[in-house]
Parts: sequence; structure tokens; C-alpha cells
Amino acid sequence: MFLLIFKSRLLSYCLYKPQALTKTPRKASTQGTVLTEIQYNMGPLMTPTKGRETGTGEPWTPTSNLKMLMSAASPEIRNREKELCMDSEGGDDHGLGEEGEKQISRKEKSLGLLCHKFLARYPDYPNPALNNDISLDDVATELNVERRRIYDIMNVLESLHMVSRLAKNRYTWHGRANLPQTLAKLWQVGEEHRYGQQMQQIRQRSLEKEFDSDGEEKENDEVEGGEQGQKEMFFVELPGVEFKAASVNSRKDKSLRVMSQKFVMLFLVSTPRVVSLDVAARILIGEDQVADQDKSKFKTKVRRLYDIANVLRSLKLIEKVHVTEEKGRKPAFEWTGPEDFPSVKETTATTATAKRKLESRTSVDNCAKNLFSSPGSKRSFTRHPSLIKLAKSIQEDRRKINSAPTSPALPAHQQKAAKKPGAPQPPVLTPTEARASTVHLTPRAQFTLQPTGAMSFHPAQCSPLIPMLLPQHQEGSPYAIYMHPSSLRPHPLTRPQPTSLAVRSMTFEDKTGRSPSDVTVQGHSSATNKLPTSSPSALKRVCSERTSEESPSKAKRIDPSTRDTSPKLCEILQARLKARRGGLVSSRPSPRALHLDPEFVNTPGSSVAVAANQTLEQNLETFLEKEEKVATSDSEAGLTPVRAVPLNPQHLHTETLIPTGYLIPISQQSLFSYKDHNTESSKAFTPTYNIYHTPTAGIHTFNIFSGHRFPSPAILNFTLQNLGLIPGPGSVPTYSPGTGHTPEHPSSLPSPLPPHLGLHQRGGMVFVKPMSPVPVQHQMTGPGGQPLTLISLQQMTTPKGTALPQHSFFHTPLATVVTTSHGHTAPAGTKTVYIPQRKLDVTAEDT
DNA sequence: TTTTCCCGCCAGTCG
DNA sequence: CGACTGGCGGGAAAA
Repeated sequence: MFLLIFKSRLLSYCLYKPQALTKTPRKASTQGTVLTEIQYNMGPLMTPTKGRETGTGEPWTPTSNLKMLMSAASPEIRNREKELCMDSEGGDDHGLGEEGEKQISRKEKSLGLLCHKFLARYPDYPNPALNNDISLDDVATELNVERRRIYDIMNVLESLHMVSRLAKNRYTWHGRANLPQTLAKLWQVGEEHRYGQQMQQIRQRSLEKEFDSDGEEKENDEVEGGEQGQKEMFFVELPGVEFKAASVNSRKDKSLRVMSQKFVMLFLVSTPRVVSLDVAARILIGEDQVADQDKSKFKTKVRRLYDIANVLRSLKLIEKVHVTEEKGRKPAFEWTGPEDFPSVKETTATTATAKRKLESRTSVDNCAKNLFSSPGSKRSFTRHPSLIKLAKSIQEDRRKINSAPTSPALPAHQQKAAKKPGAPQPPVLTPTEARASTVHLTPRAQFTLQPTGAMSFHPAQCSPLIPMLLPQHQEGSPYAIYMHPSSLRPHPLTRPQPTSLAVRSMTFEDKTGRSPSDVTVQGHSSATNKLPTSSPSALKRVCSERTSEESPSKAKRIDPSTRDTSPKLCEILQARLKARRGGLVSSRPSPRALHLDPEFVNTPGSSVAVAANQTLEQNLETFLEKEEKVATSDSEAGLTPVRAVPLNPQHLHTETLIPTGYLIPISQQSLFSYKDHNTESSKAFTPTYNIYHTPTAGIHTFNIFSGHRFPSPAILNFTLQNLGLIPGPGSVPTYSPGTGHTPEHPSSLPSPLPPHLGLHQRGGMVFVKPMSPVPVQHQMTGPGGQPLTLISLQQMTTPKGTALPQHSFFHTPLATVVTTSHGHTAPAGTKTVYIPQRKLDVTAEDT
């Protein structure tokens, strides 16, 4: 047997990396390698370490190889996997090995499973008092795996700051304590890098390619290129969790870590929180356009993404799904982690600043380190204590800012208004802003503190959302639809009550509308790409008629391109920031705002209090308290109790363009008036649907509900259906209900979210996104809350003129469907919107 | 087939 | 140096 194995190994070895062999230096090493190989078979590992030897069973014994072979031969035995326990195969392999019993199907050796085992060893929230050291040797030994694999896991965990390296061979376990901050940060950085736009572009491009014979528009991305240039890889750090061992970190790329962070960023910035593998790979590769040719590179990247995805999956942050498109289904992953990580607007600013400094070489921020400059030059990063200080000071500032009295809901708008004198009314959101506003924290859940975050935090939180109730389909489970605050006027009376708040945040990210022309033309890309901001604004404009001021010349047109040149963008952004700050300055200090310390993180309650809008907060809190019980129960049931928030119709009027809205399943009780049973809607068993809209252009408007009044259910349903509703049972991730972290359960996510909000409901809730803001605007919504027409329908139907082919929506029977559209908005005047829609559904797949 | 992704060679670092 | 790390990609199991 051995012999056999040996031979095969050898053979493979020979085949291995031809190029390597060719290299001169390699040759010599080759020999060595062969030897190694032999050794390997004999039992010793690659990296003999004490741990190994002492280690219990040697995985690498010939037997194991044998096992593998056998397993291959007789697959039947497998299926035992699934044990999350860390047991590592019981002891040593010998006993088992022989039988063949052990077959180790590939699955049993999967990184994901290994990660599970690993995670099982540590609590989600470690007790600081205890020793949280992790010894790689021990872990490798106990889990009975080769070290190499542990590195893979550690690298991604490190990227999430769930562990940090202390020294060689030693890591410290942080668990999920820092996760909220990390996510906030990553989101922020992701925004800065405009990953949302990039993704959009890529998607669009691929789409175009499909349809367009031409195939290449490469140019488009000058913008990207330019930007890209700058887009270096960063390893984002949290202030509290810096590297402990400088030596350790200093070197190298750490690409897996960076890649992992970037990957996560993609989820955080994309609106439907679904990222397809190929898109991710392209973005990660860097310059994508050229990427096409580089198959191998792409392949490698994908492999790595799978590695990362496997650990993220075991962390329950993402889950595998498939996106079905015209072409067929593509592997993708959906974010199932917390949605409400503290948003850090301010932080953003901070980060940006820091980054800039970095670039200028002035200083390095501790938040993000630049590992390499894009093109390849690498930067060594060092961390300066001074940076920390800097960060702190910034935070302080932010804190001040945060304290500003402005009502939570308002700030963004106000700011905007300030900036743009011309059109105060229609707020134009920068993507960032949009995001921020979009991000909802649940009152309880919120972690609090993000360093900066207050701003985004409060507004988003409660008030902004306006819940709407939908008639239920069948069983009458009601849904609430939340409108995005942004769409609402600043003062909506939204009651704090909304209680359940946001479930999913919607944002519209990137590029909103592109005109078809733009698409074709290279120009578009640049504009679009460059300005992340612009797009949202564009969207806005479209929605509200007021666009004119934005682009005076093209008032009606939504062309992003006009607007922004990068420089301009910068200016704008800066201005905004300033405005923001200034505006907010008065606000009250939030205690925690700046600290990232884990401790803070965990305290949800306080953070809430911090929120700017006291009233709202108070209400919320009260509400929450009351609700808590209910919520809990509901959550279990899978329903989210939502309270209807009374809206004033008046507020809604035109503005209604809600960029985003969602539907949340409401508990029956809350339904009261609205419930009606509509069977007609499709559906499946699951009461809820998720609707995603494409980020891109924001295409469908959801203006449907302007007031709390609903359009007739029938209409609604119809619309929804058309929009692409899909019944989405959705897998529901489980979250632990309490805000607090429960240290105990490793597996459960401590969700910051209140149970009702929890993702778990995701399956049940409908997430509606406005696809295109544009058309709807004016007429649609009557101030009175009249039902609006759904433009989306139209849009969907109007494919023809467009150069872009339109795609039909799909429903997925069970799963969530995501509709993506990259639409282009036509000139406002026309109202025609071209929205080629493409997207389809995401099916949840494996568990 | 395609999608996943395990395995482990080997190179760069570090102690 | 030897031990750690971890990039990388062959190629095979799984879908």
C-alpha cells in the first residue's frame, strides 16, 4: 500500500508545478522535496514541531493516506461528518485507520468543519479574565490537522479581529467581541473604496458583454483604474486590537487576511447582501478588466475565496447561495451576519483622514494599514502610537459632533441642505450618507459605539423608518414595510415606535442610474465609478424632481457622469464632512463613542441612549422594553413583531421616493387593520419574501406606500410579485436574542439585533428595495399617502428601447430572490427608465 | 461538467 | 539555521 501511495505522491509531485521545476534554484530544492515527500509518507510532517510529535495521532501516517484512498474508493462510509465537536478523530488514527472506517471524505476534512471545531473550543465572548491564548501547536494537535490549515483559519479570524497574534505560534482569542466594530470599519473602508460601485460595474459589464456583441468596454474603468491605483490593500485594524506583536505583523502581504477583509467589505457595501464569487474574485484581483485573460489568477483567487468563505460560513457570517442569472447559476454567498453593526460615519471620516495621511506618509493610522500600494509597491506598515492618539483625538471630536442636538433623523438631510443651498429639499445622499442612514441599529442591539458613529446611528435607528403594513397574503401574516428615512422628509413624524426597526438596511449604493448612453459610452463609467456619491444623489434627484440644482444643466438627467469628477467629489465630500461636523457639533457627547474597546462594544443599552434623538430613543427604549418579551417570543416563532408606526401622510408626499423600504413581517397582532388575506400572492409557505433591488440603479421605486395607508393589498401583491418577490423562506440564521453577548454559545451569534429584527427573520421578511427611484417621483405619491404606482412594473417592462437587454425576474420558489438591476435612468423628463434587470434569484443552498 | 477546495510544495521571515 | 508562515496551484472529490 505504502508503496502505492508513495508512488502516486511522487508522481503528483513530479507533475507539480512545472514552472517551479524549471526554475533553476528550484531544481535543487526539488530533490529535497522528494525526500520530504517520502518522509511525509512515513509519518513526519512538513513542519515537524514538538507539537506534532507529541501530538496524539499523526494524521499523516500512511494509514491516513490509505484512508483517503479508501475513502475515495468507497465513498459510502462518509457522512459522518457533521459533528461539530472537536473531537478530532478520536484519538489516533491507528485504530480507525485500518478499517477504512474512517473514511475521511473530503468533507470531513473541510476547512469549514475544521473551523467549527476550532470555534467550538472558544466562547464567542471570551472572559477577559481567563487566558485566551491560543497555541497553534496545540490546536493543530488537538484538531489533528496540519498546521497549514490552522493558519488559514487564523488568518481569516484575524481579519475579523476575532483573534490577534501575540507572537509566533500564539494568538489571543477575542471572539466576537470586536466583531461589530470590525464590521463597521470594514464597511466604512469598503465604502471608501467604492466597492459597491465596482461590483456594480463588474456586474454590469458582464451583462453588457453578454448582450453586446462588442464585448469590451474596457475603458470604463478608468475611474477604477485610477482609483484602483489607489486602492491598495489594507489590513484594517481596530484601534483596540492592534497588533500586539509588532514583529509579527510587519511583514508581508498577508493577503489572505486582506482578502478576507475585502471580501467581507463586499458584503457590507452591497445592497443585496449577496456577492457572487466571480465578482468578488474580480474585485479582489485588483484590476479587473484585464483580469479576464488571467484565468489562472482568477482561479487562484477563487480558491482562496472558497477558503475564506468556508471559515466565514462556519462563523455564520455568510451562507452559500446561488445566483441565477440568465446564464445559469453562479455560486455566490449571502451575508447572514449582523446587519446592524454600528455604522460609523464619522469613523469614516476619520479613517479617510488617516488614510490620507498615510498616503502622504505623514502618519499611519491605526485603523487601517496600508499593506501595499496598489500597483505593487508595498508599504511596510508600522504603527505609530501617535496614530492612536490621533485617532483618539478625532474620536473626541466626533464625540462632540455626535452630541449635536439635531434630531436623529434629520442630520443627514440637514447637512445636505446646508451644503446645497439650492435644493434643500431633496436631499441628496452620498452613498456614504445613504449608507449611514440606512444602517439601522436596533436599539438594543447596537453595540454602541462605534467610534464614530453616532451620527449614523441615531438617525437611522428608529425614526427614519417608516413602517408600512402590508396585507398579508395568506395567512395573514402581516408585513411591515419600512421606508427608508432618507426618502422621508426630515421630519417625518415617524415615531420612534417603529420599534422593531430596521431589519435590513437598505442602501442604494452605487450607481444609480446610468443612462443607457452612458453605458455604452466609456465616459459613463468613469463618472459613475468615481463618484460613488454621485450616484446616490443622482438617484435622489431623480426621485425628487429637484435634481435640477444638482446638475443644473442637465436638470432632469440623471447623469452621474456630469457630476463628478473625482476632484469634485473630493471637494464635495469634504464639504459634506465639514458641514456634518459643524452641524453636529453641538450634540451631546456620547460616552462611548470613540472607543472601540470591546467592553464598550458590548453595551448596547448605553449606546442607544447616546443616540442623538432623545425622544426617539426614549420611546424606543420604552418600546423595546415593552416589546422585549413579545419580541422574544415572536422571534422564536419567526415573526417579527413590528409595530406600525403612524406616519403622517403629509410627510410622505412626493418625497416619498423612498430609496428603500423593506417589509418586515409583523406579528399578527400588530396588523390590525391591514390584514387581509390575499392568497393570490404567490407563495409558498413562507410568509415572507425578500425582495432585493439592485443596487445599481436603484431602480424600482418603492413608492408604493406613501402613507401608512396602503394601496390595496391586491395591488401590492401584484406589484410585489412583479417586482420579483419571491417567497423566501430563507434560511434563517439564528441569532441569540439578547443583546448581550452570551458567552456561552459559541455558535450563536450574538446578535446585536433584537430578536425580532434578527436576521433569522430574514427569511420571513420582505425586503423591498426601490429599484428605480426615478420615475416614480412626482406623481406617484400623493401626499396623502396614496398608494403610489409602482414604477417598477413599468420599468420592468420597458426594456425595449434600451440597449441593454432586459431580463426577466425570476422567482425562486423557495429562496430569496434577488433582483438586480442595473438600470439606467433616462432623462428625467422622459421618465422612461431603462432598467435592464437581471438578477435573479438567489437560492439558498446547502446549509 | 463544473464547483469546491484539500493538500502540501516551497519561499519568505523570524527567532 | 531551523521553525513559522502562508502564497499558491495541482488536481481530485463533490455536486
